[in-house]
Order: sequence, then C-alpha cells, then structure tokens
Amino acid sequence: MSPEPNPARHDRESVARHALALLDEVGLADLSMRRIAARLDVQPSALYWHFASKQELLADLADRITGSIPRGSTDVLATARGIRDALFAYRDGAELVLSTYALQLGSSHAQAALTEALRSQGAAAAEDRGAAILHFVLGHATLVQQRMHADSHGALGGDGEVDVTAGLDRVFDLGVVAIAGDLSAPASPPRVRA
Amino acid sequence: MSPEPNPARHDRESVARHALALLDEVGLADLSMRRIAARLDVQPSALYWHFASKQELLADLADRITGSIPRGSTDVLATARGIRDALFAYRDGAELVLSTYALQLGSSHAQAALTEALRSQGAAAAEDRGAAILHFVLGHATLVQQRMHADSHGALGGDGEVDVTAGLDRVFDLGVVAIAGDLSAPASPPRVRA
DNA sequence: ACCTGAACACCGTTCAAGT
DNA sequence: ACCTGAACACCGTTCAAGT
Repeated sequence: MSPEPNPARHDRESVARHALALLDEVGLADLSMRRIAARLDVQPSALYWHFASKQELLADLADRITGSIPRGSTDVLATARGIRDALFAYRDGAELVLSTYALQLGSSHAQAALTEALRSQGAAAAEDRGAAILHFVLGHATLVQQRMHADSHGALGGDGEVDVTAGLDRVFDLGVVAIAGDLSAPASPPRVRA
Repeated sequence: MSPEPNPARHDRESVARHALALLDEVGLADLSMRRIAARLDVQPSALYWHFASKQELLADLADRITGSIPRGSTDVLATARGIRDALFAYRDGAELVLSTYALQLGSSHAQAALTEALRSQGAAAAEDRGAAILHFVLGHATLVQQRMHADSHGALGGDGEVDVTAGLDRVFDLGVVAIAGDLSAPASPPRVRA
C-alpha cells in the first residue's frame, strides 16, 4: 500500500514509447530529456543508460513514426498519402523525421515504398522520382503541420479570417501526381508537342 | 589607443548582420542569443532592446535570406534555382526559412516569384503549382543542406564510400519541371491518352 | 536610445556510486 | 541491468538601473 520509492524500471522500448507520447502532448521544442525523465519518474541521467544522446533518442522516435508507413502498394498517390499521414500522426512528426533524415534511418523505408509503387506502375526514373516525391512530402507536411500549430496558437499573418489549410490537400495531390509522371502512358509516353 | 570599455552601439541592422554571419559559421543549432551577444561585444540582455525574442530575430534573418531571391523571371526552373541558391547561401539557410515559414514573412516573396513565372508561361493553376514547387524546394534544400553537413562531419550511414550529393541536382530539376507542368503546351494541353 | 548586472527557470551530458 | 546525486557548462528572458 505504501508508495514504494521507485520500482519503475524501464528499457529502451519503454523510454521511447513514453517519449513519443510526450512529443504528441508538448511538441518537439518542449521535448527535453528532463521532461521525458520526469514523465518516467526517473532522473535525467537515467536516460543515458538507454540512449547515448538526445539525437539518438530522436532518431529512434523518427524511426517509429516512419515504421508505420504501409508498404507494397502499387498506387503512388496512396503511398504518398500514407507517408504524409504517418507524419501527421504525431505532433511535429514531419519536422522530426525531416531533421533526422540525414542520418538515413526510417526515411529510406519511405522512399523505398514510393520507388516500389512507381516501378510497379512502369514509371521511368523511378528512383529519382521517389526521392523527389519524398522531398516534396516532407517539405509539404512540415509546413502544413507548422501552420496548424501556429494557427491554433492564434499567431495569424494579419489577414484576419482566412482558413490557412484550405486547398493544401489539392496542392499535395497536384505535387505528387505531377512528379509521379503521366501514369496513363506505360513506358515511353508519346511526348506530344504543339 | 587605449581599448575603450564599450563604445560599440548597435541598431537592428547591425545585430541582424552579425547574427547572419555567425549563423554561417556555427550553424543554426549553435546560434544562441548569448553567442550573438558575445560576437557584438554586448551583454545578452542587450539584444532584447532590438528584438522582442529569439524567434523574431530568426524571422528577420529568414527574411534577409529570402530577400535576395531574384524576382520577375519568366523561367520557372531558373526561379526555383534562384530560391534554392538563396537558401544555400547561408549554413542551415533552408532549415531556418522552413521553420520560420509559418509566420508568413519572406516565404510569400518566394512563392510570388514562382507564381509570376508560372503565369507568364501560361500554366494552369499557377497558384497551386507555385505553392507545391515552394514546398518541394524547401524540403529538398533542407535535406540536401543537412546531408552536406552530416557528411563533412563524418557521420555516414554505413555504406562507406558513396557520394551522397550525387544526382541531387537531377532530382531537383525533375521535381520542379514536373510540378511546373507541360510548358510546351500553352493554355489547355491536349491530354493525350492511350 | 542603448546597454549593464543580476537574477530566474531552465537545458544536455558526464560520472562516480548505489542496488 | 538500471538508476541516483551531484556537478559542469550552457540556455532564453526579464527587469531595474545606468549613460
């Protein structure tokens, strides 16, 4: 019955899951090691038993976010939407994945999903198109997610009453479809010129 | 001849210019108010006479970076390259502009340049395409710039000896041209289907 | 108009020591 | 195997006070 001092021991998995939940609550800017430790009822230094640095922890979180991306679809647009939605599933998810991308962990998983879909649709230069779509999706999702947060915080640009997220889905689809290329033409499109 | 205590007074312009130079040297992660103050030979609190917060200072820097983007070109690809190169002109320039974008300052300038070029080429849905290209360029430039920095720091992904920036120019051009649309067709492209 | 000095509430990280 | 306690070198920001 008495509140024991601290029987709550954790492993890597537990730390990561709590950190991911905290990210969703407070956002990336306020996700400090000390806050995570407090949430785990543990001293900050305890985290360094499980992760060598904050960078490594964040990279792990990014991997978990991109890990839920569905693979194996032959529809490029659906695949791109799957990536976007995985990023949207956690607050600042896009920014986190984008800033961790250079370390080449989960982002290659996302790019592979796109390249697969492009190839199965017979698109030329599938590798380059996959990279381009991933860059577009990451940029787009980061901007949209930031905007959503800025709006809910009441930091408007001055125009007053415009819905900032209006038309962003249209922009997303346009971008993905355009980079994917003319999928109605199988291998070498007949490049019509006026 | 004697080193006077501190006759170096500054205005907003001076602070911003020194901060921008420091950004280029140390990168965004190490650009602290205290470091900027030290560079100006001033106490950290002095910065708050010129800028209300670090956010406001960073937004100003982002504006200066995007302010150098050439306007008025009718070539969409050239305009996109102009934006990318402005971002590349300072260390972490892309990340800075991207993270400040929600506040809607200099990024609208960049998007306007793209929309103008698209319109002058008679592209349909110029507004949406301009937004999509901007999202792509910001995502792409951020990733490339990060990668450059990670490489020079020796943090490889494990593959050993691959040139990571290889083919990125190709991906950039592919993305921009694709989203810009078929510019050889003037107003309503004849949408050929097999 | 522009800056100092001191303070407040934070950071990430290391490391010996505990269990 | 996992954590504490204490320390180190930092942060952004506020505010009275100086010139």
